[in-house]
Amino acid sequence: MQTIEQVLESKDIRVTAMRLLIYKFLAEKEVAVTLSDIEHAFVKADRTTLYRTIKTFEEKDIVHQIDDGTGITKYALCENGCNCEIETDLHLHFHCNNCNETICLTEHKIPQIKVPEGFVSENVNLVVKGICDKCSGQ
Amino acid sequence: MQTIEQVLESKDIRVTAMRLLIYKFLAEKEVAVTLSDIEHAFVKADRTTLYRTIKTFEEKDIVHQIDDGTGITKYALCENGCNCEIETDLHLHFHCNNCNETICLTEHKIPQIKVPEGFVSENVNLVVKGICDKCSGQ
DNA sequence: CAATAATTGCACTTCCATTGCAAGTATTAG
DNA sequence: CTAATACTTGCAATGGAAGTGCAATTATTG
Repeated sequence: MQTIEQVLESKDIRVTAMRLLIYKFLAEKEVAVTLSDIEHAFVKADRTTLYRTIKTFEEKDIVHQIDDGTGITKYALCENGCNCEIETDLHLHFHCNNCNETICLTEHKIPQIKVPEGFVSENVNLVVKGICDKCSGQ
Repeated sequence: MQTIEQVLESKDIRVTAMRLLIYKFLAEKEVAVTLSDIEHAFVKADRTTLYRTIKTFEEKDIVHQIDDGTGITKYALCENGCNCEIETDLHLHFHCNNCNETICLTEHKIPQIKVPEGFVSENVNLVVKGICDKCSGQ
């Protein structure tokens, strides 16, 4: 098990207090978060810093962006099984219409999608919407 | 073949000049359009009117909204084969990374997606990104 | 320790989506 | 036909999210 410091360093990201905190925040959340989620969690920090931290994480492939159709970009840590830098490794996301949370279903790979003649598929975004286990259960 | 007037009336939408024009515009376009596309096509009309017209069309199920991941909502007429009011009728959308256009692949139905135990799937949004036939071909 | 590079915070800006209100236009009842 | 009512349109303004420039601070390297 690597420390967060090691993870960051291995990706050429300088270790700062801010980045450690944000990484930890993302790691603790099991759902994808918006920028304003992070903002609310770190009221002392500046919006821009949070924004740029996430962007850095994204560039260095330790976070991936999720477009769940709510219109607001969400982010989640790339971990165990998520190799989102590889175009062909695509997992799907589930958005709960009840609690409004979005989670990565990392084990669920997206089936091969056929596109018409002349079209070249480079990337697939698949979001399933419905009721999540927590909300449907009881 | 119904006239546009008949289409609108059958959906309980009052026929106005504005609505006929916007419907015609959407019908002529074979790609999904953004609000500002419409805005540029109808510079004389007010943004709000265009916005509300599209929203009315959407409510009455003659237009469906597409979230292609560009961050800007696009709209397309529901026609021949698109029954988007029925949750189970889901076609996919193709977004071209080159020309930035998004089209409905109405004939291409989304395969059944399995979700984990406890999750209830109500809706699926699938956007394939890549190069469209016009851009890839010649 | 000095020079350099990266990070953070502040102040803006832009863009899209959305709403309130007033004016105009169409529809319906009397 | 006219008055009352409902719907539509345009204007103005708001809010939220994303993104950028610049200065100040902090870290890194020689």
